[in-house]
Formats: sequence, structure tokens, C-alpha cells
Amino acid sequence: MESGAGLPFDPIQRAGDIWARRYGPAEAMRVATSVMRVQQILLARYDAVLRPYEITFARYEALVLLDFSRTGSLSLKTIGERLQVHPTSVTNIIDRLVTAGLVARRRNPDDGRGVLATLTDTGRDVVRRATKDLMAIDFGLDALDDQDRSLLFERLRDVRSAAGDFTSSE
Amino acid sequence: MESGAGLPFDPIQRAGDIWARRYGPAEAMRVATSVMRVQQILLARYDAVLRPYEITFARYEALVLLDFSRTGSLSLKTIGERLQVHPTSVTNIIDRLVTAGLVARRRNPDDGRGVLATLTDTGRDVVRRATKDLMAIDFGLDALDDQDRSLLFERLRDVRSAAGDFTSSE
DNA sequence: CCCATATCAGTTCAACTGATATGC
DNA sequence: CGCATATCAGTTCAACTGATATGG
Repeated sequence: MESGAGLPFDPIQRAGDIWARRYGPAEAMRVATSVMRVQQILLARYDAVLRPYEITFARYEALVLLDFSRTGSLSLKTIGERLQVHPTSVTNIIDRLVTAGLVARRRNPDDGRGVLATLTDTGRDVVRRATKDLMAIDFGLDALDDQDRSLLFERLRDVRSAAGDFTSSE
Repeated sequence: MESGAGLPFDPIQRAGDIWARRYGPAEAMRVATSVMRVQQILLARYDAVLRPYEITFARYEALVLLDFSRTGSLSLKTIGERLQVHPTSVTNIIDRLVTAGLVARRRNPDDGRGVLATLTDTGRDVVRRATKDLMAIDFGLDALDDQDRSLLFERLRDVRSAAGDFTSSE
């Protein structure tokens, strides 16, 4: 992929070496910095792929969640919980998707306090096409084989679990 | 660590299962989503630890880089390259650090176009104490042992390398 | 009444674009 | 002159706080 930047050395490796001499054990810092940087790289690539559809990755994630639901609609509350997004951010994300014609808002018939976001036909088409495009670039992870991917998922799940992100095995 | 949220199931695991039935192979998507979420979790924890010092993680990273340099000073250009941050963002980050009295700006004597950012005594004290605090929480990665950390670093390095982030082995 | 859900107004933060000043 | 470095003005985005409206 090789975007123009490209230092002639690995800045995280170098920082880790200096860190180890100056501060102490550098293993955690190296992983932390790597996660930050990879997140930045991946997000930039996803946003580039999604630009033609005029959606951000955050909005794409909301569309996927809706496409997954049986009826194509979910309460904003549920969307916020699943995507771990702040209520006001959910309102904003759905606002944009409604403006773009990809989602419709309606009151929850079962609970007048709630609002349901529902995929429109256009929205369903966009999420399917965007997904195809993201899978075509392998989510920016073609450097990893399936074993690496499973391993990475599991270790990152351990971190999420320890942070109290969810509770299944306890 | 258990912040209040906490779903009764792993939302990424669940999304992966549905994805596999609806869209196809879900390994890449699971890793991608995990990276996004872990980055969010870690950043929130770092910002909480750094709040007493009134710096963000981005500003902390700049302080560390300066502390690592022989003279405690680097050109803004170098800082931007190492931290992979946009020039205007570097200006902003250094602005804040100067206002907080942690860094001083001066012209580069060797190149009048450049500006050097230099750690103040206060800045050096803050970065040392903040580092101690971050190491005390193990950078939020106490769920991983050293072997996991090395493994994670290496696989994430593969992703960064494939993205052209640096060139050392080619 | 209290609590839940969603929204609104406004703040902070960081990435970015485009234009500009200054020095090599 | 062209090019590099940094800054400035302004936009977009997302997370957040605090306040508010509405319904259970």
C-alpha cells in the first residue's frame, strides 16, 4: 500500500529501544503505540473506501448493525450500546444517515420514549456495496493470515474483557 | 477494570457470527473492529491518567519524544514525522504545551525555516511522572503476558509495514 | 414522582484543506 | 525562482457535559 510517508526505520521499534534504556520495560508501551497507529492506518483506509458513499466508518458500522437486525431497525439505545457510542453521538450519526436517505426515523411503537432507526432500500444497497469494497481490501489486513487473525482477535478480546467491556466467561 | 457499560455478551463475537452467515469470512472484520475498540478503551484510560497533568495522550507522546532526544529539543518537522501527525496538528500540540509551560519554542539556529521545541524543567518533570503513572497501570495491558505482548507487537508491525509506514526490511 | 430515552446547545480535540510568511 | 518549514483560518468529525422534553 505504501503511502508516501514511510520512515527509513520503525519509529515504534526505535522508541521501544530508547524507552527500555530510559524508563524500563517497553513491551506494554510498544503494543499500546502499535494499536494506536494501526487504528489510525486502518481508519484512514476505510474512510477512503467509504468516501464515494459519503459515509464515515462510524456511520458504516451503524448501517451494518441495522442490516444484521431481523427487521432492519433498532432503537438508538441499542445502537449506542452495541457500538459503544455516546447517546449524543448516536443521535448525530443517525441524523446524518437520515439526511443522506439511508435510514428513516420512527417512534418505537412499543415504547414512546424510544426511537427506531430503520434501513431504507438505498441504505441497504449502500451497506452491501460498501461491505463488498471493504472485503475486497481485506479490511487492510492482508498482511495477516487466518491464524494470525484469530490469534490477534483473541488477545485483543482479552484486553477488552479485562476492561469490563463485556461479561461472558465469568 | 470494569467500567459501568459491559454487555452480557461480546458484541464483536456476535457481529462476527452474523457477518459470517450474511457476508462471508469474518476474521478480518473481527480483528479490525477489535483494534478500533481497544484503541478507544486504551485512549480513554490514558487520558484519565493524564488528566491531572492537563495533557492529552497526543501531547504526552510529544513530550516523550522530546525527553528521548539528546538535547531535549526537536524540530516540529521531526516530531510530525515520528508521531505521524499532520504539520498543523504539530503546531497545535506544541502551542498547547508551550501555553502549559512544558515546552519552549525557539528558532532552529541551523535552519531559519525550522522551529525547535525544547522541554522545560517542568515539562521534563511532568513527562517522567506521567510515564510512571502509565507504567503503573501497565498501559492498560495487564491482561497480556510478555509473550502475548511481543506477539501482538510483531503482528501489528506486519500490518504497519504492509501499509508502508516504514521501510527497514526491504 | 423518579427513571429512561432522546435531543439540543455548546465545548474540546484532532485531522484536514488551502493560503500565506519566511528562509534555504 | 522553486522548495521546505511552519503558521493561520476555517471545516469536519466525534466525544463529551449539562440541560431539557417526553413517555413509562
